[in-house]
Amino acid sequence: MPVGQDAKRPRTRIQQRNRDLILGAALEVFSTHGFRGATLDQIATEAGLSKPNLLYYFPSKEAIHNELLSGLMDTWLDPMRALKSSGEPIGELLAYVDRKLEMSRLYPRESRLFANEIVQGAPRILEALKGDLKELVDEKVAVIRDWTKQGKIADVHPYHLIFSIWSLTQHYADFDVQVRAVLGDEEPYDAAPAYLREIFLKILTP
Amino acid sequence: MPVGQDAKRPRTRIQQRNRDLILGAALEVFSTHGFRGATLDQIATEAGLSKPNLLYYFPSKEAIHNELLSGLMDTWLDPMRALKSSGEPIGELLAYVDRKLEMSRLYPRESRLFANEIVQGAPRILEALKGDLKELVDEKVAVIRDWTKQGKIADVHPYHLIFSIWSLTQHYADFDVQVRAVLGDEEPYDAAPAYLREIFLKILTP
DNA sequence: CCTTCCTTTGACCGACTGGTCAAATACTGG
DNA sequence: CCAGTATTTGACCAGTCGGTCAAAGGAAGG
Repeated sequence: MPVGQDAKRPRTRIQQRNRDLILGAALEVFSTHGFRGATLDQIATEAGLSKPNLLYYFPSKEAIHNELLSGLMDTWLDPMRALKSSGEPIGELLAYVDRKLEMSRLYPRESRLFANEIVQGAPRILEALKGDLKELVDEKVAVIRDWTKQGKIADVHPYHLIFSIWSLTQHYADFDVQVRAVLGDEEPYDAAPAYLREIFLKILTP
Repeated sequence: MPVGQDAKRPRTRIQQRNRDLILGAALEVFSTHGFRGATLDQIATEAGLSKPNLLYYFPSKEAIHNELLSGLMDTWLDPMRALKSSGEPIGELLAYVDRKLEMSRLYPRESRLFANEIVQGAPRILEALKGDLKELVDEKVAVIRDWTKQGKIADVHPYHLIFSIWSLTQHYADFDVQVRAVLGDEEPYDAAPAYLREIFLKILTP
């Protein structure tokens, strides 16, 4: 690890650049092969650095992966955090769906990194799921339950409603190749946002 | 490869048993680590056989994986094939959702094997996706379009409707750990079937 | 019993894995 | 320019990877 660095912020411009290079390359490789399937040589090549140079900036393969995941968990939940209890219920939830779908469109590699981790049993982030994630979801579920009680939205199971949103939005990032393979070249690929807005409107309308 | 075997059906009872052992172990290992993350030693240990013995029944690691995938593709599409154009439209589609969800419940490892493959870019089954899968989907989409034209179901995008069904049902197998982590111990895990039936009824009702 | 064929395995191979290290190189402030 | 620090790398290591092979063990019919 670089000397002038106590496990956090990079100091120099060169450190910043190389850390970014490494994390970018690692995101690419981890998201396409999973943790065990990815190799340091691949990441190094992708980053345009030598393998020992990689390990000068990060102490191990797992450290790179952890850095990606913990950095991800934060921004990944932002769309949900932005769900305000004060807003108009259906509009708030549809906006959440939009944000989540936009997230999948802009950051498909991050989505697949996460998907890989979960599908493979989430050995490295299970605690975060049971902790921070569950806490945030519980909080928003309370809001949704309130809206239901007030008759503002339909009485659907709040947890499973949230799972639906995650599932449907991330599907377009995680299963992208399948979606493209099935749609072929003629069918429009970008009908997803309108479709999702339409069905969630139906689901949520009392 | 066993001598009395021309690339297909096992002959003796011992071949049958060992092939089953290997494929079962391989399913377990591949579905939790992906193709590259899985090792022959792991599979051998899981199967209770030695590694050279594994390679007596299958020529390579990839051959085992291929066998699993091609065997899977077939049964995985059965629920969709069973969707009959002659039935009552909404009932047929809801029954399809049910079958698909039941599939995820009964065969989560198969679902995760498939998910792993797709998330990682489907390098080994892309052709099957563009071929058999697309063909079957196109056929069923035609049926759905017909139902829509007759006003039997709501006018929703047929391809994306199918993606929704896949996404939502498989989510409970592929993201099982996340679902369980978020639900915790108090919330009921088995509300999914009723929830899905409810929302798809809303989506499909004209 | 012996022969024949199916099955299993220990020892081994070259390639690759994550990771180390000392030495070389670039960069910085004085 | 120089000293000191930050960065980079070639050579290397022990362990693991997928896969081979010759030889041993097992079953079954004659």
